[in-house]
Amino acid sequence: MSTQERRERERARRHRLIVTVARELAEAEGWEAVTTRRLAERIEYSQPVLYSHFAGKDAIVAAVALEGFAELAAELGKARATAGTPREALAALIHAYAGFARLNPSLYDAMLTLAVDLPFGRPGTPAPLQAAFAEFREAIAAFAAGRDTGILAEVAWGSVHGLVTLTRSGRLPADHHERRLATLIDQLAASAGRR
Amino acid sequence: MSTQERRERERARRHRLIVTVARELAEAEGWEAVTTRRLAERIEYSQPVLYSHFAGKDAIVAAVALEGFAELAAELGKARATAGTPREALAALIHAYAGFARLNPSLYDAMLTLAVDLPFGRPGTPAPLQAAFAEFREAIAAFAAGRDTGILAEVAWGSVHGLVTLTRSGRLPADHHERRLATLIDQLAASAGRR
DNA sequence: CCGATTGCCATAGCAACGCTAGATATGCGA
DNA sequence: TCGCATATCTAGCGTTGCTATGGCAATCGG
Repeated sequence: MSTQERRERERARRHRLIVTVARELAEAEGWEAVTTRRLAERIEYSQPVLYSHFAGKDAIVAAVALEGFAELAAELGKARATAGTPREALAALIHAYAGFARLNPSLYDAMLTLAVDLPFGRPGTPAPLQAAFAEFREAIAAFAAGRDTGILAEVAWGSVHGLVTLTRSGRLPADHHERRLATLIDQLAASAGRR
Repeated sequence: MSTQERRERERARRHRLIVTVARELAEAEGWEAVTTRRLAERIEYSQPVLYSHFAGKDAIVAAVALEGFAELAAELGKARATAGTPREALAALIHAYAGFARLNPSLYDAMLTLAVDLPFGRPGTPAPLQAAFAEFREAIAAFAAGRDTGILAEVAWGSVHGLVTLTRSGRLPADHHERRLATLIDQLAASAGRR
């Protein structure tokens, strides 16, 4: 059945097209500009086609978010790899994370502000999500000093996420951003000597 | 002109009613359930009345958010006051902050996820916002060790905000929440001994 | 190579959204 | 009591996410 295979290929191709166009549109004009009508127009199909691929708009956002996590994990891994000492690796990871959020604001929104229906709680957690978290775990492990690496990674991730979001929404002064990141890195690395 | 005074009183009363009802509705069913129609129905007026008090829905959310910041500042102040050592005061502040976010999830959303049009950047920053931030500054000052208190307060706020947000959206496992907060407090307090 | 059938897709529409213009009712001052 | 000003409502605009229906085109059996 060659025709059926071709159809599935075309469907898969269109599936990816929807995700790509949604992401481009979001990065260009923000998620509030990503309506099902505009999206349908851009992919040159009618609205109902979107719903034959995704359960709804939220599912499209979630698909974009998943793509974002994969890229984030890659960026974090690259940052860690190009560093020498554990301290430098941690600093590189934090800066890579902040840079990713700054360069892809709407993508970051999809990943961590919108799209609640991604299963973060195990066991159904998608691989890209686990990979991104694993990078935090690897980077922080050197500073564990007997403490739980998972907890430390969670604190590191949450902290840098909070700083990034509050900075991006104007809640924290933008010109202190670098100093805040440096302070955070100090705290994450320094507390190993204590307790 | 007594009639004019009475009218202004009634307007002010209705103004507060709108904010109160919006907040109640949001806490009961989430902000997506707070539509101008439902809000108008609850206050027993028609939709356009809302727009004679506020520029739009966002302005109503911002008003609720402002109320939230005032309450948050009060809670944080109370927490700091009932603590002995600086370390206990910092821990009490962090836990009070996390508790506030947990008990008033929609209010917290209005303050820090929605409502972008609140002027955080000085000089037009509303007093409740400054008061809440001042509590962080006071709590962290004892651990400054020569470092910039403002930066440290910003890092503390951003960090706990990130942990709270990711926990509440299910991005971080809920059962580790307390351990994460304890670790954060350790880091905020411990780094004073370094550098 | 033709006709029946299957599956895909677009048109059109629903209910609800934020917001507003114009008409109506209310209550004041003279 | 009359005329005016102010306050409020009714009705509607354009847009949203989503879907039921109906027609067209590609596919398969002969």
